[in-house]
Amino acid sequence: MYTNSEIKPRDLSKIEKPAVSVTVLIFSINDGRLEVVLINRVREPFVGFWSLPGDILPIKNDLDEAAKKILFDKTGIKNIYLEQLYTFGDPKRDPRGRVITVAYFALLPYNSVDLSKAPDALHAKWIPVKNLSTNLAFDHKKIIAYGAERLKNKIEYSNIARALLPEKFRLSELQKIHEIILNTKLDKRNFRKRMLSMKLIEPTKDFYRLGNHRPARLYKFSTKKLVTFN
Amino acid sequence: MYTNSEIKPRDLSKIEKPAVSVTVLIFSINDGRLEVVLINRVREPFVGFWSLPGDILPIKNDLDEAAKKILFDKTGIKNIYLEQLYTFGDPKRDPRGRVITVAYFALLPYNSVDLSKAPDALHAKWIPVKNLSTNLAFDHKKIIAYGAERLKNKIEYSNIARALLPEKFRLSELQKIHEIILNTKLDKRNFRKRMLSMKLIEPTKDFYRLGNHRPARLYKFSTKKLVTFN
DNA sequence: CAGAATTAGTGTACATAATACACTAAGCAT
DNA sequence: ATGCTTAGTGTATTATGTACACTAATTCTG
Repeated sequence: MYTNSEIKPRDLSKIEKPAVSVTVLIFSINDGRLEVVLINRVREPFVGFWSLPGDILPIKNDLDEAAKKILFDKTGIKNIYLEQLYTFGDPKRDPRGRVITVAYFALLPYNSVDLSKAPDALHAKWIPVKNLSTNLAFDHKKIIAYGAERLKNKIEYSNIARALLPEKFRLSELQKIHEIILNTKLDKRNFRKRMLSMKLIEPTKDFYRLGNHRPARLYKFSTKKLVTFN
Repeated sequence: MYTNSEIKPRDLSKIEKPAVSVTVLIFSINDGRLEVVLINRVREPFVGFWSLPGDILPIKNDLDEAAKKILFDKTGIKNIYLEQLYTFGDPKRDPRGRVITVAYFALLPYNSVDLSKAPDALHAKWIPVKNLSTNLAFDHKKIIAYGAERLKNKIEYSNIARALLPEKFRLSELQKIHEIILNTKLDKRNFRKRMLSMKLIEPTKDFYRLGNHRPARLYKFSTKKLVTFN
């Protein structure tokens, strides 16, 4: 019923393959704004344009591993929250030819990294998402917009904010992060009530004592794992 | 500051490329169960195993286009709801070599397709998700589990169910779909109240008159576009 | 044609969650 | 001691979610 040729495996060496890259969107909160790490390109195409850190997928690496590796190689950042975002495959997204990219999305506390010590320090920089030029390399503008949207959707119904904060933090810091990401002002009492009723955070015995005002109690997330509701 | 070689574009023809495929998860509701279209493999690897429809990404197609094309070529299905699900890239997922797959997720009303007329009719079949053998080809078991989870998360806060129903439907049908996907029993009055208050559906003037019982009013979704809350 | 069988359709009381809103507390600087 | 700054708290109202049981309209059967 089937010819012999049909049951043999398809020869993968004979098909035309696209290049595959991994792109990492690194978000943090600084100076009251959502910022993203961009790299000023020194290579064609898009020399001089800002772009997201990314690289060709190493042939033996899993996608998640590759994302971690790129993150580390370009920024020196290690051990942070990473999740797969989306795969972008417009045939025209790269002028060199067919390159599909698997985008990842990372979060970290702003002070936990020093980009000036990054391997690609001369070219890597934090840029506020709201100030982005429309002329980013490739389709990176679209990727950033997609990631910012994901963050917005996730912050209210998960403990994802833990990845943007130090171990211990003030409720006012947590609130500020929500306000920036959601781009809205929240009521202090209602915010606190909600956060505590969700049981994702708990008070510690420590206080934050800087500034000429009453010290603030420090809280921590109850778990380091990602928890999502709905 | 930079050598000439650094500013030239990287030569994409010299890198080692993984193969890229597109896999489509086609869900529907039948006989009170969530079912998925599987294809019995006639080629190595995994001859005789059930697998999701999929194929190598045609080098000139966008990912979405490729998913549509695969769907049509293997099942004859056209014009249905499709969304990108996730990209699976475990280096060992395909015994032939490195193949990463971009998985898509499709929904359609069970009666809108006749698999016996599909191009791959001899090998394509609807299989209830709960009855799946653990021995599916590749990592397809994992892909199906991931897709079922996505469906579960989406059904309560979007109008995605419209893709599983005909144009006009009974509220009892809609409720049944929710119950199957969420794997729970819902209260009829509360369900109706909620559905109507969300303003995603509206009554039509038509009734469903089959069976020895009171006719049921038919409803329709207010919009054909995907709407998601939070 | 009366009664049984079947699915459709409806309302109310209660509990929980979301919102609006303003003052007191604790520390530091002068 | 006073003023400045951020931390911290409660209550009333509204909206949303949940629990729960009977009547309505049709077909089938005897």
